[in-house]
Amino acid sequence: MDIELMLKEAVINAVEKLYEQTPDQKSIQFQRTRKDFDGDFTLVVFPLLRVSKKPPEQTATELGDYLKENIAQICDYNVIKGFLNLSIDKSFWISYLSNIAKDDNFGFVKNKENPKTILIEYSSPNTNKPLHLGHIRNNLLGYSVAKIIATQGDNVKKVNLVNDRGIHICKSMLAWQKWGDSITPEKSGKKGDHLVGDFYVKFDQEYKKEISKLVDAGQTEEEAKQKAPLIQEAQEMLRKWEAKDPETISLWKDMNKWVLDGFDVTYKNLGVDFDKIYFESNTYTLGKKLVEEGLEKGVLFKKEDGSVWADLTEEGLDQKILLRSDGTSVYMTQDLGTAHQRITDYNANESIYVVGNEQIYHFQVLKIVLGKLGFEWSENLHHLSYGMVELPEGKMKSREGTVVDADDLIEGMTTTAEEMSRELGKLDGFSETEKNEIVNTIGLGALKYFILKVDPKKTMTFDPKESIDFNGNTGPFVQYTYARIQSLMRKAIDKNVELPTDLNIKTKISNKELQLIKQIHNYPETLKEAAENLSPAQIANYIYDLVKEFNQFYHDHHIMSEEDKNIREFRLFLSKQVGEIIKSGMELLGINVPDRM
RNA sequence: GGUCGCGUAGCUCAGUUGGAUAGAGCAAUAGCCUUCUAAGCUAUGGGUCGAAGGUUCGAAUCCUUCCGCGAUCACCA
Repeated sequence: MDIELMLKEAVINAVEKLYEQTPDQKSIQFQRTRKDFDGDFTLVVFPLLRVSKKPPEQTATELGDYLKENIAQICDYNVIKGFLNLSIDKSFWISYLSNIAKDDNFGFVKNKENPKTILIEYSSPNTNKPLHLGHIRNNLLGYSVAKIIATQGDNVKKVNLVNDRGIHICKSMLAWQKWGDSITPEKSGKKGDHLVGDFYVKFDQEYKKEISKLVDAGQTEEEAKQKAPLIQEAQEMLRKWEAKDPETISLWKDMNKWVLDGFDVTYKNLGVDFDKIYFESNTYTLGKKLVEEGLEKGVLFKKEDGSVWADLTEEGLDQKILLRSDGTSVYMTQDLGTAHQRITDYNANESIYVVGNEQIYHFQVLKIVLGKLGFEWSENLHHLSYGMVELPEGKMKSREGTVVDADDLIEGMTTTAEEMSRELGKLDGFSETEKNEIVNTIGLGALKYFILKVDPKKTMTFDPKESIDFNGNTGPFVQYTYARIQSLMRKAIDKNVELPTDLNIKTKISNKELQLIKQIHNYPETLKEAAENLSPAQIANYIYDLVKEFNQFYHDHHIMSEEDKNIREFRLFLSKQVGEIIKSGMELLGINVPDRM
């Protein structure tokens, strides 16, 4: 049984025996003992004073005496103010370590009864320009959270909803028609998403020129924006697209393919993938039917001009349009439809949307409207809203060209990793293939860790200088520790040292070693909490603490050169387990670990 | 203006359901490689946890007000 559960029950028994009352669950508050005090677990006795009717110190001492007497694993205790610090026998910790080595996926929930099916949507790019730093945060979060949730024994499906239609897509298409001179990714040697992005920018430049011309000619800015010939042409193109005009559709297909092929490369380099990709061009008409049904049920209403609305004033929100007066869908309408469709496709219990925090309102409304339409699962829609990524000089602005391109960034990180590795002489003796692999692992690891270690909901600053610092709380630091451990393991094999299947529980271990085991013990709970909170950051912080502890241990202890066989085996065994957890945890962040670096 | 989020060391971030003396990294300074990878380890300095009230045995954490920053409130997506 789990040690903390056992302690909790023991305290309940103790209170019943000593004070002849049954305490409520809430008043049994255990926490891990802080490092500056002796002990492993701490019972906060304040909540129990009502039952004991005695001062904190006395209550703690009485409980401590009882527990030490009656619980075999408790070998000692001390009392500081109202805190009862309990020490668990070292033999317990050693056998704990021994046992987890037999566990294939330590910390993961296995064979869960009635596992849920959980959908997670992330990435969701527009096909008019390449991915940038903001998308990277989204993709890394989505991919990692999917893995983290899966550790709790549920089925997870990753979906991507590609926004491949609309006026913004037509802008790139129009610009290509006008100024593209039949260029293709092949002819230009450019990645398709970047090529199309260039035309999107070109459109915007030309459009602005037209606007200022019109403004100079005496029109208001509003008028000019609507009347500029380019925007009118783009709108005309959208109408043609919706009317399935063959020429427009053909161009749209070509250009979308260029972009999607480009995205595939970025996704691959980033190491993310999906179980299913939805396209808005297929789903944008969905939801209309749901809205019409809602109208019949009377949960939605129609205005005089024929537009359909949801009244959310009861929920403290405004009214929200769901169908335009001409009967066409808006963004919300199609999201109602896609939500319904994917839940049906997968027979899913929950749906998570990884979308930036600028859409909090949208998802609030989506949830409420689905509820009004009578879908019980609307309760199980979660918006994982993450904060924007800013640069040290402020927000990224495409107008000022400060947008950090995803492909450039990935390449830059790899290049930096290579330079640093070469300077440190770390790449000597590796083949070209090995070098590339190592450098890629490190560069990407630095980037991913840098982004994922921050609490998703917070706005974060991406400082390029800091992101390529490989010391301290960074991906390469964690990777380095892993590589060190693997080096130890190789050395053990070289010297024909075999690890025992069971550790000798009488081995003398140091405080640092004990701390390491306790940190290992926290892994399952960390996974659970990270899954509940949809937060890779909690895993990153956990691994960092583990790795820091390990490096201190590594510095202060001999491992292979330890003469006592029991101790040597214990230390190797401990190192191996730490390595396994580093690997497991980093994998949940989508980060690879190298055997050498 | 309404709603929501954020505010912790010079900078970037941690801080469990409210618990002990608020922690890391970077930057600065001083040490540690004839010994398992120095991308490491150790030490020093650095704080009115935005401000003021309140609840509590106990508040960075919960409540109220205020200040600052941001997002959002389209027949755009």
